[in-house]
Amino acid sequence: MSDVASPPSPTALPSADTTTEATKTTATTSGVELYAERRDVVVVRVDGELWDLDREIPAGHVVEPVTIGEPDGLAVLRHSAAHVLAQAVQQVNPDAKLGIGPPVTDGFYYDFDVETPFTPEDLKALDKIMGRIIKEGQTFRRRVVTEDEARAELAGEPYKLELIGLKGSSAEAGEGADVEVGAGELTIYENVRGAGRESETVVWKDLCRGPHLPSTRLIGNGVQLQRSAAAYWRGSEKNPMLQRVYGTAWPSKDELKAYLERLAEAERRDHRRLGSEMDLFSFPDEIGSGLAVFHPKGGVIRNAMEEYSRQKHIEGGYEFVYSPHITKEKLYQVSGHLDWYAEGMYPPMHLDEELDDDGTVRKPGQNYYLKPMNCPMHNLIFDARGRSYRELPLRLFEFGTVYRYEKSGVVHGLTRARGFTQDDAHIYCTREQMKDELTGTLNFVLDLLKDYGLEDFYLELSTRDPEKSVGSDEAWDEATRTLEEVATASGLDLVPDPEGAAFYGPKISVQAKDAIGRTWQMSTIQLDFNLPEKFDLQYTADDGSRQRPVMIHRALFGSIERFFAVLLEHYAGAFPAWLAPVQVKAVPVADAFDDYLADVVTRLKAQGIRAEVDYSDDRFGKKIRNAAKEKVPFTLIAGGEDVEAGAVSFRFRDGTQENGVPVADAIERIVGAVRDRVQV
RNA sequence: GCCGCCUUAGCUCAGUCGGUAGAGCGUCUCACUCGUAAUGAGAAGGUCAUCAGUUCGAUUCUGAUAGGCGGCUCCA
Repeated sequence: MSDVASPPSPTALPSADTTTEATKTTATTSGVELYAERRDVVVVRVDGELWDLDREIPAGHVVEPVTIGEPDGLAVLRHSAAHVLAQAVQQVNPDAKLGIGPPVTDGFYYDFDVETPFTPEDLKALDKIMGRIIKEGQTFRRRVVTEDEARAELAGEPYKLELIGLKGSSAEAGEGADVEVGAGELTIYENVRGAGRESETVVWKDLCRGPHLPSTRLIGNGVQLQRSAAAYWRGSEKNPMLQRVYGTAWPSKDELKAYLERLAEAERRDHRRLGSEMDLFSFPDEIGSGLAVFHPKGGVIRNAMEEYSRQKHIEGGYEFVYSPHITKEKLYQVSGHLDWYAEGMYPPMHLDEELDDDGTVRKPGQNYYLKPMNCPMHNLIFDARGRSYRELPLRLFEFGTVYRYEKSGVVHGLTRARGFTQDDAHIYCTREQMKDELTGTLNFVLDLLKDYGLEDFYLELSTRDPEKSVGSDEAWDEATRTLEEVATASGLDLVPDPEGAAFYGPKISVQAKDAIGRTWQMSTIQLDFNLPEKFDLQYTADDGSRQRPVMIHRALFGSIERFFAVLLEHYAGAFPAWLAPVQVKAVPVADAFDDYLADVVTRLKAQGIRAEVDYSDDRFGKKIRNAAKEKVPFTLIAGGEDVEAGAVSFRFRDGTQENGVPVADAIERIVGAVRDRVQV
């Protein structure tokens, strides 16, 4: 209890603490006996595996207590909540067939096959029934069954039967299925009312590997159903759709409240909401789904983002190129994109076809595609003339706008659009240069992300999917190994993403945490031996031989639109001064001071500051309110006192003020904040 | 693409058990205006997403389409 202030979290619990709590059993016992004094212990970890508290533990095992507040305990709480939900559903509708019901981040879900989907009213009713089950303090009772017994008992549950058939290969069963059937013995959990009393009754049961809380009562403090939605059985669109009910569950009411507040905060920051409130961008129906227009204020932000990036890329040794938005089909046949991603591309335009009067084709014409990727174009630039080893690494950069025909259900504001601009670069280098170049690129990327105000990163290494890739094992192995070495050397955490790579090469992606703790995939760096092969790219080496370059694909923002959205949500609209659409709003105390402030604004503009005077006929208080709502970083105020002193007064976004600052000092301060890209 | 829900003024939303509609904010006009988040009055603004059907009559009921939202699948 040395650090009572810090909340329990996986990283805050030093392993030393856990081991000191571990006990080795010397006789048959149970978690209930071992931790009779510890009301916060809900399950035990026996030789690393979670067990129910009342399960008999033979001698010779290492046992640790697991509390409801730590990650394993929370998962058990949420899984038990999922059971109560399923029990409630089958109480209302005995014909509902059970899918799976695992814990997920912050909550749980359970999938059901029901005739009619759940309505919001259904969820309210289910919440009530769950409340009753919870209050009864039902017990979860574990029972080991043979496969035949399980089949007999669950004869009415086709999905559970399917899972039994897949036992031992839970990876195949689909995400979350391992909470129902594990690799070991099959178990059924019964929900018992009045356990231990003569009147005890089994009111519900489910195939489940457990473990569960000792009593449903422990769920009661912080459970809430959230929404229902459809989900494919076992995650495949070839399978039937089940109805999924999502809920959240916490050990206490306060934690539930804090979680709901986090959701509300995320909603307030939603870039789609802020985008229209702050007049930054919109998605006119007339243009089409997933195609944004940027309004002047959004344009200012975007321009500042791009301009800084451009400057940094020039300093970083990149050369700027431009390429068209459409191209003949052949290019994407050569690159292989049409083989892999034709579904995600806008359908082709068939051009230049000529017909005779009778309708027969005189000239066949050809297909043009809107470009979904820039790399083939950059390869053509590389290949426009003979290349020497002296030119390498050759770094080609483009703000390249691409179009992808995203499925209608996935389009989401600026974060998943159908037209977007990549800050895309392709680096051509020798095999010897590859590692240094990757290291340099990763550092470049991280430094630049930090300049935009993101600070907390980890890396993900996406490796080959044998089903969806081209190229030799040797090339993939070398590429993957190199990326891993570079990623490890960065010192950042590296999380594996098996089979997550694109068809042509493995990738490192940079994941960034935003101001409210959400992670976003930002930059990607991909190593590619395959496209240079397909395009037959070559350079002349110092010995006169022809060699194949290696290609590095990297995008830093990924998509400018998406990065814009992430920053907008990260800052909740209150951008640092260098990005803010209006950096200074000058508010006269009365219109007699308009001219005085107009002069200050002129001087600011001369220094490149985006400043304006509020000439509206609103009263002073209203003008302050408007400036605050616009989230302008600097509100400059002038009244009689300021004019007399040749000064202005600052009002900052947090409401604090600094009065009587000499005009020259005020200007210097603002210019400095913009130049140094600091948040104010 | 699949499942469900939604679409009323520029924005946020009321409302009509079928008889063509309201508020707040914003916009415009007028008056007011001296110190840190809302001065007052007035005005304009809507074929109630679109197209069909039912009906004497549809914004309201039914269907289709488009767009949005929440998930699932997908994401070079």
